[in-house]
Amino acid sequence: METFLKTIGALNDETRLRILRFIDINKKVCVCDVENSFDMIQSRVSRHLKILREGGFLKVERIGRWAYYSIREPLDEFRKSILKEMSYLDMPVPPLKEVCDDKECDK
Amino acid sequence: METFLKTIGALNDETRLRILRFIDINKKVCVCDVENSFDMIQSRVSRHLKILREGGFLKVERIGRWAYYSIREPLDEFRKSILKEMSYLDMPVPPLKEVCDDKECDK
DNA sequence: TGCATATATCAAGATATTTTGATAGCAAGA
DNA sequence: TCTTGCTATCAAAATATCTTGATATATGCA
Repeated sequence: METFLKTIGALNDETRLRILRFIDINKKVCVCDVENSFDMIQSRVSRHLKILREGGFLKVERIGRWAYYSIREPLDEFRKSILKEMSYLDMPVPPLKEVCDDKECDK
Repeated sequence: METFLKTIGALNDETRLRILRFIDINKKVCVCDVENSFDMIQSRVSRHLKILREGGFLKVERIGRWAYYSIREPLDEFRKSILKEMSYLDMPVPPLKEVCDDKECDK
């Protein structure tokens, strides 16, 4: 119940839905990618990513100064079905804008 | 997106999850059944039922003075999968306590 | 070491949601 | 019609969540 509510709660925000879909599309992004692509301040992005991670949707991988977020693998069937349902939605998702510094972009 | 958020929002509350599961189990209940079974005041129950209905999970049928709530039929695959997921949860759902007045209980 | 960049966290204010108590509408029966 | 019981809605207070700006931590480079 606790876990289920965290999962649902993570989805209960338009900004987070857009970020989650953005990551589902772009596979692996760092905080500043989201920051730049959505034109949002860093603390806001960081908070939403944390909630999505705690909701079981994202995993984080720290490389150097960067934190790369991507869809958690393996993902259970329920969360998969949610991502699939989200893919049908008419949702405004911005294109990836990578302008972070000397990041190695060989993702 | 609008609709999706309403669906998710309807689930984003422990009380509503319990009421929804209660109705999933008991099939057809009136507001006072929920009131009595959960020991909650009427306005609170009424509000949660409304949100679950607007979230696409419930339908209401008015017979006499009573309003009977049940799972919406037909239910789409996505909401069905949510109800199924909920059935696995360890959730405190009270037994049905019918004490409303002269209600015809031939449901 | 000292500085710059990327990320996380915190506190405060702005918003949104939930709960309660009061009230209103409506159907059924006396 | 008058009264009673069931349900819906509203306003206010209590809670929770989101946004912002400030600060902290950590990495990498000069």
